[in-house]
Parts: sequence; C-alpha cells; structure tokens
Amino acid sequence: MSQSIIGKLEALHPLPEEDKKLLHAVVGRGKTLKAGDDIVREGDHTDVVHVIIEGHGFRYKTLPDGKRQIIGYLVPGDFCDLYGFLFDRMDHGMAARTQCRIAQLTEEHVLMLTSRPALARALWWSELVNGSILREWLVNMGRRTPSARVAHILCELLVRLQVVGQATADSFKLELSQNELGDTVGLTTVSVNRALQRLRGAGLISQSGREITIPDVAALKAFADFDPGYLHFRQDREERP
Amino acid sequence: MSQSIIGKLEALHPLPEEDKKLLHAVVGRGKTLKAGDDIVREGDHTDVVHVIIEGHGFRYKTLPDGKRQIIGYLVPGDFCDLYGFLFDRMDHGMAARTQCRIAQLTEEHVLMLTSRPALARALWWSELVNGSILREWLVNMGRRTPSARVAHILCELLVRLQVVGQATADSFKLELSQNELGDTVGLTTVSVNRALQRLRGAGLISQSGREITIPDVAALKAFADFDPGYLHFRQDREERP
DNA sequence: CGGAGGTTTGAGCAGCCTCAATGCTCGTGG
DNA sequence: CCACGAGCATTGAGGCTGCTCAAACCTCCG
Repeated sequence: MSQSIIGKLEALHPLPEEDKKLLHAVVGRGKTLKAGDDIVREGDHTDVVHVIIEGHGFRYKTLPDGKRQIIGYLVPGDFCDLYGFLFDRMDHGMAARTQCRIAQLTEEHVLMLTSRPALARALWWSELVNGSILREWLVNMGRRTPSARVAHILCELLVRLQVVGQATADSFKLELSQNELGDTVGLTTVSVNRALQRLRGAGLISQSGREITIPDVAALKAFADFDPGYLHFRQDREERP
Repeated sequence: MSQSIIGKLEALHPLPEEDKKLLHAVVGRGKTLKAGDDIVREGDHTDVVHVIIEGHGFRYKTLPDGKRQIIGYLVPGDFCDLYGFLFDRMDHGMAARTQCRIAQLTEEHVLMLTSRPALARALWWSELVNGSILREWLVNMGRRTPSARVAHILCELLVRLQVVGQATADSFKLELSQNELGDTVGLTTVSVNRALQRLRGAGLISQSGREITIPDVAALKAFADFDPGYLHFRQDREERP
C-alpha cells in the first residue's frame, strides 16, 4: 500500500506519472520500525530525510519534568525532515506509534526529486501545510474548550486519513491512546476521557474500541469550529467558485 | 535602521556583501503602516511577499466567538509569506502592532533573491526556524504553567530582539499589551497580569512601563525552561564543540 | 492465568476565567 | 495649563473546571 505516499502529495499538487514512478523508485521499500521506536531522537544529528511509507508516527518534545507535548502527526507520504539536514541537531523527536515502513533519503535523492518542478512544488506545498497545521493547533490549544479541542483533532484526522485512503466518509481508526491525545491538545488523560464522553453523550461521535464513527460530520465540524481550509487540499480549492 | 533586516538573516546564515546589497536594492524603502493596520487579512489572496523592514507585527487567527490567537511575531527581516503566493488564500491574518515599514516583493523579486545560493539558504533556514518556533510555542501552551509561559515568551523576545539590535544583554522594550501577550500564550489578560506579578515578586524580571529588565537572565531561562536551540542561531551553533 | 497497557470513575483542591470596578498614563483639545 | 477620554494595567470576589491522586476495570496477548 505504498500507494498512499502518493495520495498525500497529490492531494496538494497533481503529479505526472513519471514523477510518481521516480518517487517510488527513490523511496523504495524502506526499513521497518515497530510501534514505539524512535525515528529520530531529540538532539540527534541526521543527514538523511525520513519518509513515512506506511504506518503512523508523531513528532514530540519532552520537558525536564518528563511532560511530553506532541507537536505533529506523521502519516504516509510525509517527508519528515525535508531540508532538516540544514540543521545540525533536531529540535524535536519523532516516534512510530504503529509499526512503520520508513525510507531514508540522502541529500542527492532529495535533489533528484526537487529537480522535478511538480515534485518540488508538491514538497514545498507540503512544508507550507505543515506550518499551517501547526498554527491551527496553536489556536486549538489556546482558545478552544477541551471538548472542542478533541473534536477538532478528530475532524483533522478524518480528513487527513481520507486523503491517504485510510478513512471512510464518516469513520476511521484512531491510532492514538487517550494519553497521546492529551499530549497533543494539552490536556490530561482524564480530561480527554471526559471530553470524549461528552462528545459521545452529545451524539457527535460514537466509538467501538478505537474505531471512531461520526454520525453527522457537519455537526462535529461545526462544534469543533473546524474549517479544512488550513489543510489546503486541492479538492477544497477546486470546489470554490 | 533597515540594517536590521540583514541582522535577522545573518543570524542564521552568513551573507556575502553583494547579496546584502541586492537585498537592500530589492527591498527598497517600503511603505509605511500605522499601528493596528492589517498587513494581510485572513482569507485574502496575495501574490506578493511582505517583508518587515522596520517595526513589529504579529500573525493571528480569530474564532467565530471573537476570540483571537496570536500565532507568531513579525520582526524586521521577516519574509512574512515567502512562497505564500502558492496558496490562494491566507489561512491567517497579519497585523502591525507598531508603526511599520513594509516592502512588497513580487515573485520575480523573490526568484532574483533565491537564485543566490547564500540568500536562498538563509531564507530556507528562516522558514525552518519559523516552524521550529511554532513547535516550541505549542509546547509552551500545552505543558507549561502560566508564569513559565510568560517567562518563556520574554526569553524568546530578548534573544530575537538582540539579533536585530533592539535589545541589550538584559533588557528590551515589550511592544505588546498584556492582552496581546495573553492571546499569544493562551491566557486571559488578568492571568497574564498576575503571572507578571509573580515574576516580579520572584525577582526574575523588573518592569518600568513596557521596558523589561532581567536581572539574572540565566535564572529566568531556567525558570522558563528556555533553551534557545530551537531558534537555531549561528552563534549557538558555533559555541558548541 | 497473569500482567501490561489503556480506559473509566470518584473525590477534592488549586487555579484560571468571568465579571466588574478602579487606577494609571499619555496625548488631545479647549 | 488643565480637563478629558481612550487604552491599558491592576485588583477583588466567586464560580467552574481541569488537574492530581488513587483505585477499579477492561482487553489483549504471551
């Protein structure tokens, strides 16, 4: 299913067939990491670019007192540290939260990809979108209620997973513990649990294990104040007049 | 004082003299905005790149209920929306918080600049640093106490303003109201006020109007858990063994 | 069967937010 | 020179709610 690495980029920018082939060839099969493994540790130097082929991960920072903040999710197609080799040390860590297949590209590989205009554009775009997501998360943590924060993340996951073919129109598998969800939105596990209960109580979501179903997507989006514009997907752009 | 637009970039990457000249020539004198003016509004389309020559601004998003979240500060030397013309609409607004001089570069101008390797590198670097700051802010809001949050922002401002020659070793002028500080770190004005009082009470800062003095910079940094690594300044890189 | 990791629940407290009023500072106009 | 107003800083009271601490339960999986 390494098809999904294309999905993420094509959602942002169309790619010629030969670019897709090049991408597959350069990325290859990748190496396998198991859930919980670090992809890159905080403070490490790295001179390769990691690409998620399969599986899910996240970026995080830890504080001296052991608290952790998750600062981004990694999905198939993500170039985790594009141009990150410019920095001599990583200012945050990245970890696999499910089993992952990950490619490690050298600078030459990256140059090969970015010499293709459409690919370069898609990668640029994806970097810009990463920044945009970060800004939206800031809004989420700073200015929304706990329930709305959790609802907002669920909306984002629904949309982002749809793009890589891992969600239906109204459901997806949440690959995160409530603890990790809390580390994402700045709440404790207990508060996340109660926020989810409120969402269930309001009929905005239903859960069976980690399978999340959203009976009325528009209602959840409204509740969460979720506007997918910040994800800058092509489909949104083309729907507009 | 348009010297400071160089300061910001040179703090990240050294520039040849001719690149600096080119930068000055392209940027020019810019146009003047008064405090409170919008540089770009949320949802606008823009096909120019705004560069802050002089003055301070911020990026923000507003919520349906009128709440506001500040998602970044703009200082002299910032290319506010580099490559932002790739997007068809801004997902956030930018406003001047003091009087500003602002240049508007066309795509050709930008191409002229990025065809110089050192400049391209410096601009890339500065984009990466913007992302890094965003991640640190996320940690700040999600996982630090109100006092530490405010202290952290003060540390960041001290360091960032030093780079553009607008702060001494231990003091700077805070160009933000307590309301704006609150919109930055996810607190109310009242809580910011009380956080500042605690910092003053602990002897970590002293204030005279909006002039902030930090008697013991190391102590404030320790209290705030501030590690300037995320700003990726050259000076930090070169100090390391 | 046992254990680990994750979810759920309860009680109690600290602290952030809301609401509201009072000062303070500085620039403007009389 | 002073009165005035706008914008910002500061203070107080009170309620809500997110956090802490702790325990129980549930679900896989070896």
